[in-house]
Amino acid sequence: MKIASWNVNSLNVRLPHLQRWLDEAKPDVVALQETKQEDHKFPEDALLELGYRSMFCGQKTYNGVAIVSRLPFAGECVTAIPGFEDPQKRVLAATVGDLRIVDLYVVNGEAVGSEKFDYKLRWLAAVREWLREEIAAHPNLVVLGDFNIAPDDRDVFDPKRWREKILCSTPEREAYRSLLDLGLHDSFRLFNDEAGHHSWWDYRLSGFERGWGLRIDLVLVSEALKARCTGAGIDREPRGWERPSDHTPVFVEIADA
DNA sequence: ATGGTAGCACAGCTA
Repeated sequence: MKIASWNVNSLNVRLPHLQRWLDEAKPDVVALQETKQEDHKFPEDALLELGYRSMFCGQKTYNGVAIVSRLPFAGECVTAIPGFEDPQKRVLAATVGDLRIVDLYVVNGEAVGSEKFDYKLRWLAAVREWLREEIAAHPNLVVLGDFNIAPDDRDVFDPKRWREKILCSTPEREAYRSLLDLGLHDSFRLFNDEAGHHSWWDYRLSGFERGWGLRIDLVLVSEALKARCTGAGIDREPRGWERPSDHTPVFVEIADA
């Protein structure tokens, strides 16, 4: 099973890219973030034509998540963090085969110390408590998405410039750590410990052309799935296509049980 | 130290 995550930054604009990538990369499951469209506008039929069914939880203009899968969905789907009041559509959990998939679009946080930063930390704390339940109920858990956190300095093109800045600050990294402490592993780091692998490049200052990127799109796997992980990676290609998202797809390969 | 681009929507917010 190839399981991927991609922040498409508007599915209205990026549907052709998604279609092309599904055709070329042939993932089994893709978790999308920043679809920025209401559910009645989701391109369900266009994706069905490629053999993918969809679950989605969107809103106009901002946020929005979806899970697209070649295999049928089973079991219960979750579209909000239980017990956490939040009008923003940022989470979606579904079951595909023997895998529980949790798609997260983590709050960006704007700047360290801002109101949005406080929301980011509260949101992450609520997610952690929710994931604690999910992992207990579903040992084969994949938690993936746009984390808006670079786990450590290897994931940042210029750590000095980003030191204690948003996406890299100690409180954010500690919140991320506390998710791993539930028994989750960064699949990319099971196979690669080098610096310089990125998944997001700012549109501003031509970040992609200059190699100014961060690795903030992650695929976490539970202890049970760690043993079944056969590979993980980042597909930089779509970031070079015309009118790209600022993020590129990341993925993991999981062997059948 | 600041700014820069992209999307949505048509001013200003979010990233």
